[in-house]
Amino acid sequence: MSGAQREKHEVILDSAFEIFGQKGFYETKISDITEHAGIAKGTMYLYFKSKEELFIAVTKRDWEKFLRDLQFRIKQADGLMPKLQQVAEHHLEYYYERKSHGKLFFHAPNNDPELMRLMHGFLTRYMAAVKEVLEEAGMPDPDFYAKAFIGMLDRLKMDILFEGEFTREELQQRVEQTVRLFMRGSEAELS
Amino acid sequence: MSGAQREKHEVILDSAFEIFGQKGFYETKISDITEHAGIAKGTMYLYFKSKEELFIAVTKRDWEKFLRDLQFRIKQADGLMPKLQQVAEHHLEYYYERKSHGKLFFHAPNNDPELMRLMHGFLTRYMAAVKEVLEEAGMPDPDFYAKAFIGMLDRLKMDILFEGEFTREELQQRVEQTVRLFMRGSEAELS
Amino acid sequence: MSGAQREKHEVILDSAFEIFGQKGFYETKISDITEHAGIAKGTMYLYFKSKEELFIAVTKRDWEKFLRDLQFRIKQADGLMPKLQQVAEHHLEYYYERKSHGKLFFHAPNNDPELMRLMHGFLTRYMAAVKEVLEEAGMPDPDFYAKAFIGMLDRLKMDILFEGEFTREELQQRVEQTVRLFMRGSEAELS
Amino acid sequence: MSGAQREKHEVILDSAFEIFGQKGFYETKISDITEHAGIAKGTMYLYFKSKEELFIAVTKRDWEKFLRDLQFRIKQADGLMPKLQQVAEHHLEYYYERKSHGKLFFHAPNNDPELMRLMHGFLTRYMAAVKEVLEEAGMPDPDFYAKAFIGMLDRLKMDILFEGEFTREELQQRVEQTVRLFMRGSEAELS
DNA sequence: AATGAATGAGGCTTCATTCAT
DNA sequence: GATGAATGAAGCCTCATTCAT
Repeated sequence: MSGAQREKHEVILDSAFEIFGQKGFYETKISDITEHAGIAKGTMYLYFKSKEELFIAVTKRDWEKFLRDLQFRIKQADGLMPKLQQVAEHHLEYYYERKSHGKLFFHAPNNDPELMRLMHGFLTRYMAAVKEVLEEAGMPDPDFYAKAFIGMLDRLKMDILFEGEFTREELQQRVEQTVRLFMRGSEAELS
Repeated sequence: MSGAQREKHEVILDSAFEIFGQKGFYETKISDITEHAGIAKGTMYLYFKSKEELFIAVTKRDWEKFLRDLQFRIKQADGLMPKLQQVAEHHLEYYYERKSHGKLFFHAPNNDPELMRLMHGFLTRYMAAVKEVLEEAGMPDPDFYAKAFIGMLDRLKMDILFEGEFTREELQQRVEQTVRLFMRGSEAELS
Repeated sequence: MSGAQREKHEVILDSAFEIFGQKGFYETKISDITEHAGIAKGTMYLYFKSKEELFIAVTKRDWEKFLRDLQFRIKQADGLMPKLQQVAEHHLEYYYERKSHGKLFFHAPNNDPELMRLMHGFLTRYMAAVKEVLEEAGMPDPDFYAKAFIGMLDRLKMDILFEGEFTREELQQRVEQTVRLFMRGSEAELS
Repeated sequence: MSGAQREKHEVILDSAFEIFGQKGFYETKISDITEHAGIAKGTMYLYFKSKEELFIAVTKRDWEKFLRDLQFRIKQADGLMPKLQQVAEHHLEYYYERKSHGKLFFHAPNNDPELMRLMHGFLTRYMAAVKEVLEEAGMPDPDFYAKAFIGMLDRLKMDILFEGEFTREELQQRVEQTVRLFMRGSEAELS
């Protein structure tokens, strides 16, 4: 693939990311994407076999970056708590930056086995990365704890995606609260 | 609405719940639903204005029941931990019973403002119910804690929906783990 | 299928016969057919699964009638020569009546195995019917002679299909010439 | 046109003959042909104005050769029967060599007046050549007899094109049978 | 001359919705 | 109320052709 082609490949992916993110898979027309990219409808089919495949490519690229950045952040930090803080920050910032792409996460094509496999693979790799952090710290049942931690973060993403007025400061506060809750619990009196 | 009518109304909702749950909104045809219900396609339009409205009605009925049952369970239990246990159990059992309806939760129609409002309202009511439990126990920042708790549960639902071999015993174990984590944290050495 | 439906089924077949016959499979649009039939485009798909299937149905109906009429004519006639005359007349009249449907015979969809099987079956049945006539008369190698006879007729159909000014009288003359040639040869001096 | 150009012109025609022959006009893509020829898609348009024109050129080249070879064979032979034998042999061998190119003869582009004129011209020239042979032998109504003779041959080609196991020996046998039938008739008892 | 990326018109098919019975 | 045949808008995708390099 030549330089120019690679570029167009990226242009299409960028455009698809944008439009799929705003409208979701089913409500997006190929022509929406190509018009936004400033190319002809047929051109998309030179780079991707179908609408489904384009969606998969968009998802893949986004997730790969997510995992790559996550690994980098985890490596940078030292100690359990700083590492968890990095995970939390990364998770929430990821959605923060994609505030206007909420549909990407909720409206994927159904019944597409390749996409299903892909998604499952990414979730597994994400969990494995967190689990490793917990294992290193000698935590028991790291599988369960990794899921719970990610779960908390994932619920909080909803506020970010759907509340317009979320600030970076609030985001930082959530990160700290989440890590603290995860480490020490809600500190409620047992009753 | 006469008795017979009410019944047909329910029959359609049952059928729609079934099919939407299996295929998601976009991949479901009206004819799938009406055939499964044993009625003619046109009949559906006597009871619901459109496919979207039917989906909304299905969602509404399911959520209302979810919240009603939740309230009942919370009222039955006494004390913070038993109440949280009820919440956790209810959340996970709900998905456990809907194992084969995963698509219902992931493939709603896009860009339908009414559905968006509805979903937001249900999530808010769910959170409010949990928040109330935490407030009663004098927990600070109950808003955040409620979200985190629900988040943990919601992540765990994924295992239930997508892992075929999940048993009720494992479910119970998750409930207890989650509540303990929430109350006391992961008890990791601070590092 | 109700009476009205059967009728529409026939209306579509008639229209398809007309248009396919004039333009051939590939140059015919579904909308050509449905407009000519005075129905909506989608209606065709209530009666036939695809353009290919419609073409096959048209072909089938036409050939079945051809073979049915052939059998009837053969049965009516008595003796080898009268029977052969009936065959020749039937063959040429068939094309005479379809003067304006030449494309039907030349532009079927490629690579459609079902159509291929169908066509082969019809040709075989046609040949078998002629062969039977020859066998009854005690002719040796009836297989070869049946093919040769049909071949002569089939070549003559070209004149009918593509020469505008062909009359019924000429047709009758061809019938007689063909049968005579077939029976007695060209009577050329052997050289 | 330089030597190299002439060569590429031929390469394209060869490739087109191959692919059109296998798939027919409509199911053949320009890219099928150019890929098979090892050239770029655009290159074809340097030598031929359109897909239709390429098809016409392929047909023309093939028919011209057919008629040239026919004339040569007829000239070589002496006497009516030997000449007819040459015609029959040529006709059947032509298709025998094109066993795998059946689609060429059945799926030409519709509605192309130039092709129609061309085909008609070739058929006329073919018939004229045979007619001349018959006229020389003093046969009456040579027009009709020429058509009938070609018709018999043309029907027999079907066996060659569609029966996989046809041998050269069988071909020779058919040639002789056909000529004998044509000369002396089926020798059936008149009934 | 040769290339092959880009174009965009056009066709098949689907399916939510309507409405005459 | 119930039916289901009919509608037709809409979208995915193909592929002959062009043209800048």
